[in-house]
Amino acid sequence: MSPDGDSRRTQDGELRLDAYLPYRLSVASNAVSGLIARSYQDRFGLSVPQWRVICVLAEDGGLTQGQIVARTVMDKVTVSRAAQELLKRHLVGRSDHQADGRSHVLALTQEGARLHVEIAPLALAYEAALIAGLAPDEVALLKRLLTRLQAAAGQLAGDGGPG
Amino acid sequence: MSPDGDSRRTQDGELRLDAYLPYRLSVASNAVSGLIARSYQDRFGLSVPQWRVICVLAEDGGLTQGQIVARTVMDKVTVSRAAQELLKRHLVGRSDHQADGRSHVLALTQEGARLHVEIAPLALAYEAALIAGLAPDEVALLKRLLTRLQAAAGQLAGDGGPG
DNA sequence: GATAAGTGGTTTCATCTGATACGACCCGAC
DNA sequence: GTCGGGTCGTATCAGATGAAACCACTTATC
Repeated sequence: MSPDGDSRRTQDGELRLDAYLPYRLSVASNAVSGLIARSYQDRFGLSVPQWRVICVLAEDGGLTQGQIVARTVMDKVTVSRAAQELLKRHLVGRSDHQADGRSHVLALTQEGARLHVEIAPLALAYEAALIAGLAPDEVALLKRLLTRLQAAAGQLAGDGGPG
Repeated sequence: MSPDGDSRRTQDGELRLDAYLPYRLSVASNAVSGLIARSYQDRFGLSVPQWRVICVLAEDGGLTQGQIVARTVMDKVTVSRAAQELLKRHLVGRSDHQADGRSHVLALTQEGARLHVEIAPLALAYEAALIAGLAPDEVALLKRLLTRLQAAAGQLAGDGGPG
């Protein structure tokens, strides 16, 4: 693989897979996600959705599944399954929602909170290792651009495409 | 969703999902990939792996499946299935490899080439729509950073993690 | 040439994913 | 109160994914 996929400039109107942004994004994301997913699976038996649920519960306190869905951009089925497994392992607890009988409030148990405290540094270490060698402003720009791309994709999905 | 997930600065050593790069990367990639996958599926009945195979065959000419695997960072099972479907639809042809009886050479048929010519502009239009509003040097930097992240992930995967 | 080890591709299987359908419940209109 | 439409969460199902086993063939070694 070329260390710099941009080096071969493409004419306007030509398509080279190596220079095609959605492809590059997908490949990079798969590499990163795969790395982290494997790590969490091996060390803690957690899937990425499970880890994300723990994460937002640690940040925000008690949340309903619907709130977790909104917060994490995951499918509600995915959240439901993650929550079930975490419940089974007693990493989160669930209490009835006082105002809505359909819903429940999920929150970390003491054990879940302990696990979060244990994992968070590892997560940050991965991030730090990934961005080692990048300037801080480059990282900031990267995050901003990712947000823009995500927003643009959402926009296009609503509109029905670029054409 | 906040339009700028960076705006709330985090202390060193704290973990906020919104500011966590692997998460942002995954969410952005899913949004973009999902958009494009749906488009190709709806308009041409092509999956992303199938489209990638067509793409590299159009770029490089005849390739074996192994070469396609190396070129596209896809699993060989994925490539195998994509190739089978494209063969069935007569978008690619396969000829025996002269020097190796186990292998075959895949190449676009005339119909496959025609389809590629038809789709490529759409692909480029999607890319253009996604990066509309970004400065060209921002896009270039983004691609370079993605490459760096991918390389770093590969490195860490080999080493066995950051710690 | 026979045997062992390696490689190109396919098949199988266990898992994950998300669309859809569903049951339970809330709320507003009548 | 009850009827209809909406929302929360779960269950079900079809399609995608990748690890591992597998077959066919090649290459190296004897």
